[in-house]
Amino acid sequence: MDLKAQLKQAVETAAQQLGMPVDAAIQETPSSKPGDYGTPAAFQMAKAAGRNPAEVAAQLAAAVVLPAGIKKVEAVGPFINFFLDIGDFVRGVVEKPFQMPALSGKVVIEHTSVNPNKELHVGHLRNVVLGDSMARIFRAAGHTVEVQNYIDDTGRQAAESLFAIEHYHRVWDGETKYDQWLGEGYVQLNADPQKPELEAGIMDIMHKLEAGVLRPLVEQTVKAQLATCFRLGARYDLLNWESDVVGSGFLAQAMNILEGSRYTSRPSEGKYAGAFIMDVSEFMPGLEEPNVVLVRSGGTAMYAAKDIGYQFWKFGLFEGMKFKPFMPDPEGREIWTSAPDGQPDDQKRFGHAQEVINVIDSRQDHPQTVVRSALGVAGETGKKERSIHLSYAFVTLEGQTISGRRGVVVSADDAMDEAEKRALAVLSDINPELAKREDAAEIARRIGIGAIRFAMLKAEPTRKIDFRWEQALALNGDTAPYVQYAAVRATNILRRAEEAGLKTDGTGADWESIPKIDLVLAKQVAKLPEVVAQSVRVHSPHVVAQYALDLATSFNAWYNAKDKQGKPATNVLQSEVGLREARLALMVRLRQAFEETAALIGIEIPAAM
RNA sequence: GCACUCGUAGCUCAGGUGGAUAGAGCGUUGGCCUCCGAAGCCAAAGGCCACUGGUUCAAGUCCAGUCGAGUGCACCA
Repeated sequence: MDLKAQLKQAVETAAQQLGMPVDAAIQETPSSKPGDYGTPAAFQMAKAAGRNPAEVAAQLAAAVVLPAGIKKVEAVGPFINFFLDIGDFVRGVVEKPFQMPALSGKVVIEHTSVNPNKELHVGHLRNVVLGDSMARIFRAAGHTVEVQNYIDDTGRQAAESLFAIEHYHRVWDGETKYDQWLGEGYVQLNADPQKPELEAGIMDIMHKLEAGVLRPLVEQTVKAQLATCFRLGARYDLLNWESDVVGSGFLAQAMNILEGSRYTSRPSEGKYAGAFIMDVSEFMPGLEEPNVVLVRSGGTAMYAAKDIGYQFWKFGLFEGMKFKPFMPDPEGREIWTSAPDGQPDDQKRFGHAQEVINVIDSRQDHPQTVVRSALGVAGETGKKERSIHLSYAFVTLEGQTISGRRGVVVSADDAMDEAEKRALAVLSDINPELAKREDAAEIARRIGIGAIRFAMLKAEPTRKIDFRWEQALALNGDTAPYVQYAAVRATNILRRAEEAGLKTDGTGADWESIPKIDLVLAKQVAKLPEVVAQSVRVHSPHVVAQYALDLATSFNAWYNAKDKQGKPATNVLQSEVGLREARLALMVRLRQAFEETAALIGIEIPAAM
């Protein structure tokens, strides 16, 4: 049990003994107040007992039994505050491994899911980075995670790009990135005044796509798009193709399940006569029109019905899709794909999620709520609650709406190129020696990609992002390089210590000599597991990004601290023997915290900066 | 019209289950490299937390309403 939980219990036990039971909240004290942790529990107790809060607080402070690691307790007005034993606490932080929240269960996270007709643009970056970071965080929290990427291979966009190849007799030079080359045809077609007359040809391609005969071309596009995602650091377990979802009969199976619900019907008269409809008013209150059409009166299915079937499958409500290996990812792990010629999933390896997270633009809020409601209609209320839409606001580019059709975009690859270029330029400017090293390009890559990822997830997903070069690729302030720089500084201290032959594993440490200023840093390090737990709870990585900044800020402030004479107060290597060893051990722990925190949001720490 | 999301410093944003004097970054101004790297640190200035009312010992946080911004509301995909 962690310290806060122990404090909570200690306070509640004491309150119970005083005859004023309470649910005590333990919080960190503001930095200007005495103590490390405190509770306002006396407010509630005093209220219930009709007494003065300060008196109750004094009485409570006298009654509470201090857990190990707490040195003293003090009533401060109506609050009671606890004081940590500094040496004990720092030693505990250094010696105990992180206790990540012990969650379990399989989580399916779907992200990326871009149309296979064009290269990714900067707007797509947000989706990929959000989804990939969630996958990393959920894994760290103990969940089994399966990352799925939906390939809409029967859509109109894919058809138009492929149509453009034959219509304009386009030939790929084998060098241009394939998805980018394909997208050029798409833009050309949509700028073509003759386009309305080409409808028959486009429809022909759509039929061929549905029949699966153009799949090799789409696969080539998907591979080119995945190269961009890999470069960003994203990884996948499974690609699900729309043609396979349709071909596996999910639609019929889902409609079978819904058929039995009291919320669905086939009206014989009125405006929905002959259609199969679902009343979602109980799940989506306040709608003007409570009914959603699933199957048209002509017998054809609506798009929403297909989405519902797919979501049902993710939760394991039925089987039917076949799978085979697709390609290895950069680490050599196999990515699987749905395929008509694949093997049935006898081991129930894919899907069967306890929780499903779909990373989708907030413009899909309404349809996603319908999909979620369908689980309620099917009587699966538990699964409905664990059907999460990670909804994020769209990205604009320098204030302009991004339009793939018109082609006025910056591609994701261009953004990454530019980010790495800027990082290298800064490197050459402020650290010319480093820029000459062999790994300079790798350092610039980590900084550039880190900067982009961080810019995409430091704010809440509901915030609109305007992608501006100056902001997204900034290398100081609230950025990944700020965090990376702090981590590199910690590494440098450790490198120097090793050169001097000093022990960094805590041997020879005098924990009692640690001053209060180091405690602040150690407390920050100790927060990581709580941060992970909160990120999982709110389904957003921005919590982790903000924590990474806090950690770096705490360390930088500590690193630069001066004593009253204006001399450095925390120089590790020049600290007294004993304190020096304790601080070196703390640096090892801090460095590890930086690595782990950054890894949660897909950011790598460079070897040097 | 209805639904959803949002409104915190000049700009961009943080502010777990309501608690102590609302915090960062950018920008502005002024300091800090004979001592582990200045992509850093310290300080100053800048706030009726959109507005009104309510609940509470306690509201940026919860509730209702108003105003403002964005998005979505087809037997389309």
